[in-house]
Amino acid sequence: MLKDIIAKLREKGCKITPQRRVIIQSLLNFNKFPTALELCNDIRQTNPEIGLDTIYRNLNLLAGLGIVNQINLPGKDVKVFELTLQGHHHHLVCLNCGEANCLDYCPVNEKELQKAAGSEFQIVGHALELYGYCRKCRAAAQ
Amino acid sequence: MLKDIIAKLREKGCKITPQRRVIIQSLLNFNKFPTALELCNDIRQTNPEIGLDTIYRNLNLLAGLGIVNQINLPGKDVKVFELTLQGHHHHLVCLNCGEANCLDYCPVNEKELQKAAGSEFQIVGHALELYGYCRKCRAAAQ
DNA sequence: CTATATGCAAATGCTTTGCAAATCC
DNA sequence: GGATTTGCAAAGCATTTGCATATAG
Repeated sequence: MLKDIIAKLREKGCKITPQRRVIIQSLLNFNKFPTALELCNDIRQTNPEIGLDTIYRNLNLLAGLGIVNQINLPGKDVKVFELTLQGHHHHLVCLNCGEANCLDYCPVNEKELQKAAGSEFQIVGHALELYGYCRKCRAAAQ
Repeated sequence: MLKDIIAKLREKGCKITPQRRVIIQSLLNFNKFPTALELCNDIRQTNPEIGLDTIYRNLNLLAGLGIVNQINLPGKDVKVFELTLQGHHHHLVCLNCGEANCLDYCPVNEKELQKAAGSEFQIVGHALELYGYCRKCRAAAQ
């Protein structure tokens, strides 16, 4: 995984710095979609001198190459980042804690939608977010 | 329309100020989803002394009452606001200019999705955004 | 050796907040 | 008249940028 991403970066003429390695490794390790700051805090446990701006610069670089996705959660004004290793999928977003999980199921038929949208607008993709409550938050609210 | 919203505000114990009236009226007039700043500029043509902070405060108030929706467009980091007069619908978002239009069609079956999501997560709603290119932007790119 | 990347600090841009004066009811 | 709302100015916060130094290849 790390190798593949490094290879892609090299292919694009980017230099492979230790910071890049740890950023990608940390993204791979996270079991949720982190914000830039969460990523930074995680990385600083082993690399205390990394700059938050370096994280941002590299997340933007990776986003430009299509290696990470930026998702904005409703209400929150921070972006969270996910690696785009998996194929097309959607997100279950908890309205209480804001955490997002993947749902590997897509009920959307773009051909059918294109018909509904008419010829004025050309559909090239879509995002479906499911809102609700995760087990933890339901238990807390009980 | 204006009347209905004013009535709802009154019902909640909110005072009806001239600023509130013009904010709602301006939202009603817009033929796209404005940002807080666009709304402010529009209103200042007739009410030059209104403060941008008043706009924000009232948009947040209206959002809390469910009278407006906040939508974040992908890539952009500003929020746009829409009145929730219409029923459930989705958005056609142009990846070039960022404008959003409504699509009064919903292919999403929440029962079916709930089955796919399993019992851990309780779905209460969803948002579907269709990405693509509007006529204008397709013509410009040609 | 040279272009690219990093860290620092400062800047940016959107949004929120504290406060005194104004105003709705 | 009393609570709410406004406008102003300042603060907040996530993110970006300029620049000198360090570093990958």
